[in-house]
Amino acid sequence: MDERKTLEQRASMTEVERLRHSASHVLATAILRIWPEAQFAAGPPVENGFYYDVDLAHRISPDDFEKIEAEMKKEIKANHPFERMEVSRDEALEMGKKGRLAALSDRNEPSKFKIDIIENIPVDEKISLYRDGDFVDLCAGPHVMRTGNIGAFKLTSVASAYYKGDEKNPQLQRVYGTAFKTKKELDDYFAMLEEAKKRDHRKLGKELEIYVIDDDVGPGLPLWLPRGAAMIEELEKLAKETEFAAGYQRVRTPHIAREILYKKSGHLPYYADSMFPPMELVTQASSLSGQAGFQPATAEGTAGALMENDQAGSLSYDRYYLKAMNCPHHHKLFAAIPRSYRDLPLRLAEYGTCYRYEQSGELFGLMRVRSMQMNDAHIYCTPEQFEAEFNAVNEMYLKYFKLFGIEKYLMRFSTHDPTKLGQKFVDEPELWKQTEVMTRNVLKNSGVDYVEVPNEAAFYGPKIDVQAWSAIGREFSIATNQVDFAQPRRFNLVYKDRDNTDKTPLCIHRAPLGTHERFIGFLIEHYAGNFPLWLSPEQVRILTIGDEPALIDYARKIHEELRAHQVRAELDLSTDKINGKVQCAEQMKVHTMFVIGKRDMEADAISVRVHGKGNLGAKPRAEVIADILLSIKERRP
RNA sequence: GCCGACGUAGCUCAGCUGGUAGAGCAGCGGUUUCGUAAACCGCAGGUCACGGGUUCGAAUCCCGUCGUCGGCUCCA
Repeated sequence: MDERKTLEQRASMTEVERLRHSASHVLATAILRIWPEAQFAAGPPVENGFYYDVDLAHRISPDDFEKIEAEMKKEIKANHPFERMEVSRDEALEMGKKGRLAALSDRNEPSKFKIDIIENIPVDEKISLYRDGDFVDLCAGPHVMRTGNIGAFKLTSVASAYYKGDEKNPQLQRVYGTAFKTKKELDDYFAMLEEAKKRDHRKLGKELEIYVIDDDVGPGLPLWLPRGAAMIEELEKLAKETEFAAGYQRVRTPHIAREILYKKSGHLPYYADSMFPPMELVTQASSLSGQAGFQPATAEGTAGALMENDQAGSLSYDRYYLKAMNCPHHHKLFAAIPRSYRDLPLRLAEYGTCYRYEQSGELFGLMRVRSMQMNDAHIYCTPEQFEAEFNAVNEMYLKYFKLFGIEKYLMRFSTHDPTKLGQKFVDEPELWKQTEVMTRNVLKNSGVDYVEVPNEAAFYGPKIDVQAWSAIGREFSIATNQVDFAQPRRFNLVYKDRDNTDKTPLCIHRAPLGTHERFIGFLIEHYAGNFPLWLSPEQVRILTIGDEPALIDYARKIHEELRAHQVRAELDLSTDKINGKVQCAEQMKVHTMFVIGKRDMEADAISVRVHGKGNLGAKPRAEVIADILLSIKERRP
């Protein structure tokens, strides 16, 4: 039990929330009519509906919904009033013992979850029951006046949930439903869900041939098809241009590293669970040949046994991890060369590939994966430079958001909790204070929307996470910007300052475009697959009408001209009718179609059709191509 | 990871209570020569996720494994 809803929050429940909360009582009533032994836990309204958690030997399946809904309709038709009753704690417990809470009558088994809930209600708070018809439930309300006020409802799914969200508690069945005041609103809601399904990046990702996830390659390990890879190339080009202009230098680092690196960085053992298990390597020094041979040791037992031999001097043993983050590698690059204050700020950028062993149940399309390429960079700077650097990063974010037309976003500024210094957060009270003040100033001065979240900083410093919402309302944490004053010290990173002393730099971790995986997943939903020209996997498709040789030559010439300018153009010379070719290109959401017939050839023109805009008519060839090139160059929306 | 549902051709899906698979699209081969969202004919395509079991017989029933999806934060 974390926080209970306050009475004020309850009082401010909207009408639709009351209605849904009432619907959950009716749901419980219906379940009891069918399975009188059901034990109920919590049944609140939620964002898009309501649920009730129930403990029941029968496994409720969607096949049962019709039966349950029929019982619910009877209760609604009966139009029972919701009556509120205030009772003493003892009275409530007494009823609970008789199984009368969340029940239609007294029962043999006590209402165990309700009794537990009563015992957790603060002593100074009143206890109330609600009755509608035979059903009585422990409930603080509020409700609608009568069951008949519940307009249109539908059960939507059943899932499991731990009691109080704690995996040590028993699992309950959570029956979900939604309810609205009118049938029309309910229908609109389901229509909206249907629309959202069409934009789902997993569906579009497959249809538009952007990526696949293959069982044999592994869960959470997306493979990028040429169309997806083209988009990635564009994003990288954008990042490289932007970062070059902002004074970043590019570096490259391997995908694996020895265990010691992550021990130094402090990521092990805290992050071990979210890293792939290490590769064990055993080096055998052969005294005969004097050469070393490798043999992988897979089982822990083998490694252990070999380590004993190691002490005899003939074997040595090591572990390599797939990298889960790039920072330790970049810190090593900082350390590789003696640094002067004149070198700072030093900005090292890399689209680094990282691997994280996310729990199987957490994997989700491109949003939650196990291999990812991060738009990563680390900025090493002096405390004096920090504010300007952090601000520049922030401005880079805003520039990207503008380019992609991302309007709904929120910056979450996570700070430390001073009482947890030395435990959850590194024990540097002054540095925390300083960097948080500086970060807050940057946010305030830039005028962006942000919320401050105490106690959620990284262990090494305050951070900003950017949440954005795709067009279907799915929330994405797409970017991150973190301050780090701990790792540079752990790695003994120093620069020689003006006064000839060694000082430790601050480090800013930043990834404005997040990872390719999540960012492209976001863009697919954001644009519904209708990407701007510069980002489109297939920018232009040339469709010929007829196949006379002169016409084919003309189409080929245009195709070559586009390709010579690095435009992703394809040529459709198939024998389909023009309607068929247009349909095919439209379905793949090809940005621009050049429809070429005899008329165009004779006028040295191109008939242009743009996805979503239809036929724009014929224009001179040179003009059309110049416009395409300019649109790509300017990254027009 | 846990609970539940699901897994049939490249894709979308059909296949009733067990009698060893079917459509449309895509693909391939022809025919068609066409002006902005699907021309016509034919062919080919499947160890019904994988592994066990029950049965005379399994896509179908049972068990296990893998994978996908929905949940697991919002407490009366």
